[in-house]
Amino acid sequence: MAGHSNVVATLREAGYRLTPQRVMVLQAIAEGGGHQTAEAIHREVVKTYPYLDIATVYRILQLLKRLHLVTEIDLGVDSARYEVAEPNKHHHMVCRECSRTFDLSPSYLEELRHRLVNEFGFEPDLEHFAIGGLCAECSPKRREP
Amino acid sequence: MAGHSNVVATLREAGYRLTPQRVMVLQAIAEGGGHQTAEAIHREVVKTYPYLDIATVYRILQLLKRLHLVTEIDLGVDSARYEVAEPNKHHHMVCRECSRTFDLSPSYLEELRHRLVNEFGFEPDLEHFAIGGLCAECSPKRREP
DNA sequence: CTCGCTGTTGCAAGCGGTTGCAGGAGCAAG
DNA sequence: CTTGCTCCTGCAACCGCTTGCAACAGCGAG
Repeated sequence: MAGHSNVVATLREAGYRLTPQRVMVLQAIAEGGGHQTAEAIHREVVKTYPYLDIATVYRILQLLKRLHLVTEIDLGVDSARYEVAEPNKHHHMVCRECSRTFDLSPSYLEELRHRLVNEFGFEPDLEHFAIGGLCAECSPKRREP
Repeated sequence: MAGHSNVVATLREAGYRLTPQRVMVLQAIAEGGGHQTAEAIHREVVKTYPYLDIATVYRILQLLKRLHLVTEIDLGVDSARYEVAEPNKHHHMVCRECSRTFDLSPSYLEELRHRLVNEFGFEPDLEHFAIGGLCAECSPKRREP
């Protein structure tokens, strides 16, 4: 992947070591595509390196999260999921009935963010934002709200 | 407390039994005032009834949540907290540094809710909404070490 | 190259919360 | 009051995730 050297540089600059475990976890996240659970990442890596501990996976994910290389999406339901961080991040709407997730452009949250900053001095953390609810297909009422 | 007969009626109507454990948990929530953790509720009830199991507390809290008698606030950090459901409920901003919580009027989320409903048909579940971030006092712009 | 500091890992215990199960208790009928 | 159907509770095991600790290994110095 093209992003690897980038990740390595970020690690080194922050004073972290490049270990095989970290490389393997990063590979698994990159190859897995969409949102993955920590356990899925662990299961993938263990195929080729059976000694990797699940605790190490969680520690690596926390590290990558701190360096803004991955984002954590905690849907409340199910386990937390992880994906590679992108500059123009989208957020998530999660249906509580069918568990499907829908992408949400960051622009939808800009107005809210501005009001919180201006009126409370509160800087919301919108990197891993997910909101639950009922999607259009699962909505019990097709009439006016 | 005034609300008790109301709660009892709601339980009975839905076909649930009124047990001493449920009464004690409800008392603890009502008397505790603000947002409480399940463990705090358990600790309070155990003072007068030492056999109450923490699992029972969680099951009662899930039941009360299902009946919309209490709301769960999962801040991500710390444990989940519970409070009595109010018609005009507020939301929460949670500082990731000092863990303090700040109330947020529902009006701040109305615009977002409208857009999600109108543009996606997605009805967001805003009963237990909490958003993380940095509060004014913990903002790094204020003081540089 | 070797050495050694110190960040990192594997292991196992621990924590908050959930679940399966058998016995116990609320509530209604008689 | 007694009976009995179910729901509910206490217990213990379990799950996802975190943490304490001793041993290991990356990587810069010499």
